[in-house]
Amino acid sequence: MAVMTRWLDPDEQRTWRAYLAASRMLMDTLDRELQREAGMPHAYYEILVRLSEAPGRQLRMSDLAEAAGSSRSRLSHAVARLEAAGWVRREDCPTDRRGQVALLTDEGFATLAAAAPGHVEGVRRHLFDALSPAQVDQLRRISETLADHLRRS
Amino acid sequence: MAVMTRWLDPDEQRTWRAYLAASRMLMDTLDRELQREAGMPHAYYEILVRLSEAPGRQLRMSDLAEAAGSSRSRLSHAVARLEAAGWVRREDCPTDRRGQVALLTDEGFATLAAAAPGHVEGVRRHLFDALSPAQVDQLRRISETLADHLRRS
DNA sequence: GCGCTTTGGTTGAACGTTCAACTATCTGCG
DNA sequence: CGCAGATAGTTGAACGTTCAACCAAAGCGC
Repeated sequence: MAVMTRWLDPDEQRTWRAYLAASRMLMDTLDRELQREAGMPHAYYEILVRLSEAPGRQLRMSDLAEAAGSSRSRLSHAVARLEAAGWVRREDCPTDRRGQVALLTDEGFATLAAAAPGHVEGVRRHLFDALSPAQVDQLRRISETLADHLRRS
Repeated sequence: MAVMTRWLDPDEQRTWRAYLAASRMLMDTLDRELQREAGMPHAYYEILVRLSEAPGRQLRMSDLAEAAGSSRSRLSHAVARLEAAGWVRREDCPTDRRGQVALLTDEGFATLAAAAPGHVEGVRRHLFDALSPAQVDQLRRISETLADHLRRS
């Protein structure tokens, strides 16, 4: 028997479309700014951030993929480019001969340090400046709930 | 003189990262589902939706780009593919000889109708089911505020 | 009506992502 | 030990997006 589709009511429809439009515009804007000012897309910036926060500024490829919310394949390609740019280096993992360790070079760190203020300013201007403190709090709870929900599914 | 960067405080940091993770996972999931079940990415689905809602199921390329939140170039490429799939047709605009009108074919409409229930179910499962009614309301207000803010900047 | 700018749209190259296939190593189990 | 999976990571092709360059038609000022 056919299962009835649970269509969106007008309010949900409106919510969904507003969410789509807002998150698309936000990401497009930040991506463009980062590309212009730092010469890399947001996904690459995030890889550098995660590496910079790791002990010894290095992470196993899998852990880095996990941290940056990326697929293994995507990360492989991305690190190949970051390596070509001189921002990341790859080394063999000493404890697992299948493994690779990605590590942030000094040059990569410097590039990140140079890009960070502009990017943070963008996040603030385009996101936080538009919202009240209460809304920021709501957005945090909603996002955490959602991230949890999606991870478990 | 150097302007001080307005860094994110720990709460903002947490909000931003949760938002990033949640929206990335949500979009990745919906995109993958749509690709699997309907053979098209979410951006293409949205183009078909906008066309299906337009009078006569047709829109000028520019208006369609605006409606679908896409660049002109992206839309050109996308419509070329959608046309090759037989879901959209392009015609010359009668009132402006520079212009093109994209129109949804019957086949495109049928494909959309077939894909819609599954996609809507996905949006419900992955987004709305995780949130309380109050949170849905908050998300709508936040998104509308944000979309407004971004459009004006 | 004649140039100038603007608008509508396309194109190709470079880039980033996805997907499936593949290699190599590791782990568990009989 | 020996072998069947599982895990780590890479690769290439196909695809979608971006960016800048481009053409054609429209609007505008004179």
